[in-house]
Amino acid sequence: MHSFLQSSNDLLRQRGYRLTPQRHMILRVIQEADEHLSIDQIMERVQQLNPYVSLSTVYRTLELLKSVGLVRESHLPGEQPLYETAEGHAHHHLICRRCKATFHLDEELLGNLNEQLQKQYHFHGLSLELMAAGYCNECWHKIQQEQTQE
Amino acid sequence: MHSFLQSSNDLLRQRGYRLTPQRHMILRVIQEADEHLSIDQIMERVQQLNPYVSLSTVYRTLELLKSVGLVRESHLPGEQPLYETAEGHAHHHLICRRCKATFHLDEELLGNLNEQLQKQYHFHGLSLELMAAGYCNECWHKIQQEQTQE
DNA sequence: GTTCGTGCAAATACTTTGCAAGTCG
DNA sequence: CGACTTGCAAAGTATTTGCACGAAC
Repeated sequence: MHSFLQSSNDLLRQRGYRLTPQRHMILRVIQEADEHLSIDQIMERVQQLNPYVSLSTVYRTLELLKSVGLVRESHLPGEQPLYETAEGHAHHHLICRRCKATFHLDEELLGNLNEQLQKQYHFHGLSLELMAAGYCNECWHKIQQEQTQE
Repeated sequence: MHSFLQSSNDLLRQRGYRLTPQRHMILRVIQEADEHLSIDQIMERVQQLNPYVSLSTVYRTLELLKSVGLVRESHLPGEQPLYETAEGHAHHHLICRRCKATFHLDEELLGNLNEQLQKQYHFHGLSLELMAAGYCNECWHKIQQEQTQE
């Protein structure tokens, strides 16, 4: 886990960015989370490490980390944008609309769709994002109950 | 085209909502567009029909139309949310990050993925949204040129 | 007449920006 | 030292809400 931070830091350096404590912290928070984090969650956790980090810095840093490809952003309509580390496999998301439980779906799920689309539409640098939203079994049953009660 | 509005209106009624001129106009604007529209674009077009419609009404109506399933919302990270009519086939989007050119991808592209996921994860009422973002051929070449100039 | 919907203005939330001070290499 | 970053406060945007008036049923 530590080596990830290390190589992330190296990557930033290569691109001519500095390794500030703030950037280090924000990156660490994102990489140590096993979930996606909203800006607020990131802010909260960073402030536990150092209460003086400002929200603007979080915004600016996320922008930076996105631009160098260390962090990915995803956005379910009607929700806050979510951030997660871009290390390891790209993957997709399955979310329960009610309890927000999230599952990661392997990228392979889409097979060679990426290449296929690039060819067919002559697109370049294509990235695919699949968002699957519905109700998990538990929430589904709760909803059924709620409705019969009315 | 007119029959769509008709049946949409009926649907609203069934759900106990009223058929106000504003709702009618907003729905019409969305259904007549062959593209996705941002809130601003919708507002602009609605105001051409009647300059006194307020922005809050557009927000409120979109929320309503989403909730009854007449309109779909999609959201590419870092962009404005986009709205389009939900009539006809569900489909996915391929967008050029630079010029915003948009292509519609048939829902069938994903095969039986929906059913597959519902079974595997015990999810219900699942909807899939695939967003493919990259650079179209033209923009890609422009970007290459810009970079060699530096 | 009662309920629902709208416009307006104000409130809220979210994000970006200018700038002076501080930090890194 | 010079270039890059940060924090703070202010400005911008985007979205939601309270409420009185008007429209629909």
